[in-house]
Amino acid sequence: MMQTECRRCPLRKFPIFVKMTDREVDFMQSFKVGELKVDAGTTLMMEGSNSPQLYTPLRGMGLRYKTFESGERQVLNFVLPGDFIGLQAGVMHEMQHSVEATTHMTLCVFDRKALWTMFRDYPERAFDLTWLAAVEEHFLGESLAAVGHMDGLGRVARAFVRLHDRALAIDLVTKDGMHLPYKQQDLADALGLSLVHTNKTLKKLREREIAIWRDGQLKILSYPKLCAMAELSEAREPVLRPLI
Amino acid sequence: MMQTECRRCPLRKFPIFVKMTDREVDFMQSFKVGELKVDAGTTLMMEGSNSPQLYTPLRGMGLRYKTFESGERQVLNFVLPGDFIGLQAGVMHEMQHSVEATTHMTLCVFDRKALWTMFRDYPERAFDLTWLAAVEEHFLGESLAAVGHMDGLGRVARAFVRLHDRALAIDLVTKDGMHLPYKQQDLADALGLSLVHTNKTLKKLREREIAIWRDGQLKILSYPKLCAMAELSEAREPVLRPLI
DNA sequence: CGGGCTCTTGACACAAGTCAAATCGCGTGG
DNA sequence: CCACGCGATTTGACTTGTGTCAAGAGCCCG
Repeated sequence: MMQTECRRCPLRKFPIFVKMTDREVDFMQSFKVGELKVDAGTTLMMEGSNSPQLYTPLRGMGLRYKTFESGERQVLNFVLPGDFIGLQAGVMHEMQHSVEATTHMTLCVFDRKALWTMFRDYPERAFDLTWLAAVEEHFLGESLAAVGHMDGLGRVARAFVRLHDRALAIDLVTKDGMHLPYKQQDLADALGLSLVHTNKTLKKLREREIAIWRDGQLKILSYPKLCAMAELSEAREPVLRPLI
Repeated sequence: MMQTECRRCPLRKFPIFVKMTDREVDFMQSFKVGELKVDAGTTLMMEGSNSPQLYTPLRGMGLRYKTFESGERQVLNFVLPGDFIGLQAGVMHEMQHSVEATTHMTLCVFDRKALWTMFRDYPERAFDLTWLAAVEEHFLGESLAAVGHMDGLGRVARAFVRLHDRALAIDLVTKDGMHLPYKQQDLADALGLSLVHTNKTLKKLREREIAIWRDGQLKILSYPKLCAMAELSEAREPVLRPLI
C-alpha cells in the first residue's frame, strides 16, 4: 500500500501545528524512512532501551509510562497523532519511559541517525525539536501540578479537558464525543489515583451530568463546568507545537 | 570585578557535565553577555513573561514553580549551579513557570537572540540544548512518578537523595552535609504535601537517624536507608547533562 | 459453559489535610 | 536593653479524602 507523503500529511493542516515551509516538508520527506502499522498492545519503546527509530503517530492512540520495581506504573501522558516518540532515545543515551500502542496505530518512521543531519543542515527543524521538548516539559509540569494540588475530581476533569482540547485540535471530536480507548486503570495511573477511586470519581461526573466516558467514548456534557472543576479558564489559547 | 571566563568556568570540570571542545567553549564565551548577581528572593523569570535573557547559575540556589489561581504553588524543581534557565522562553512564546532565587546567586547571562545563532552555526550546541530539555523532561517525569505513587516518607527521601546526588556532583557536599537553603514550605510544595505533614515526616527521618535537615543544612546519616526509602538503587549511574 | 478482563459498589482503615496554638529566632523600634 | 511583631518550625487533636479489600455484574471469547 502506498504510504502517505509528507506533502499530503493529514496532520499538517491543523492550526495547532507550526507551519512548515515547502523546503522543510521536502526535508521531512527525505528524513522519513517508512510507515509502521502496529496492533493495540504493541510496545513501541522500552524504558532503558535505545530505539534506532523515532516515530510520529498519524493515527491511533498510545501511552507513555514508567514502571516501578513494585510493578505499578505511572502514566506520563497519552500519545495522540502528531506527538513525537523517541526524542529521549535520540539525544540521551536511552529512553526513560516506555511507549505502548493502546489502539492500532499508524506511525511515520524516522531514522535516528538522521537526527544529526537535522541539527547540521536544518537548524529550523532542530529548533523545532527543542521547542517540542519544551512543550513536553510544559505539559509534564502541568501534570505534576495537578497531581500535586488537586483532588480526584479536579484531576479527572483536567485530564478530560486536556484530552478533549487536543482531540478537537486534530478533528477527532464528533457530536458523539471523542474516542478515548484507554482503560480506567490507565487514567488512574496517569492521575496517581487508585482504580477504585477513579471509578467512583467517574461516576460522580456521570451523575452530575458533566461528562460520560463509556465504551471507549468520552462525551462532555458541560464543558464550562468541567473547566471550572479543572481550574482552567474556558478561553485558553491553544499551545502551538511543531510537527516532526 | 572581573567576570569568570567560560574557559575557567568552575563548573565545567565536574564529570556530570558533558565535555566541550575548545571551539565550543570559545563560542560559549562569545554567547555570554555578562554576569548577574542577585539577592535571595529575586524573581528571575515570571510565568507568562518572555525574558530576553537566559541564565546558567554559577553559584547559589533557586527554585522553579507554578502558581495557582488559589495562591498555592507547585515547585517543579530546585535550581542548582549548572542548570539552564529560560529555555522555554527561548523556544516557546513565554515561560510556563517562574524562577526565583532562594539564596544570593551568580548567573551567566546569555542573550536570547543568540539562541538562533547557536542553532545556525553550532549544531553541536543546539543538540546539547535539546539534550538538556530532554534531561529536564526526564526529571519532571520522575517527580510526577514520585508524587503519583509514593507516600510522604518516600517522597521526602527521594528528594533528599536527588538533591544530595546533584550537590555531590558539583562538589557542594562537605563532611557537615550540604547547604539546603529552602523552607519546609518549599519542599512541601515540591512534593505535593502539606507543610504540617512535611514537618512531621522530617521529624521521622530525624528520629530514625536517617537524615537531619536543620538551619539550611542537610546531613544524611544513612544513605543506604534513605535510598531504600526512596526506592532508588544505591548504585545508580549519574545522569549526564550538557552545560550551557 | 467457563475463564478472564473490565467495570462497579460497599465497608473499612489509614495517610494526609486542616485547624489551632505554642515555641523559637531575629530584627526593629521605643 | 527589652518589648514587640513577624516568619519559620513544631506539635497535638480532629476530619476527610483516598487506598485497600472483597465481591458481584457485565461482557467477550474459546
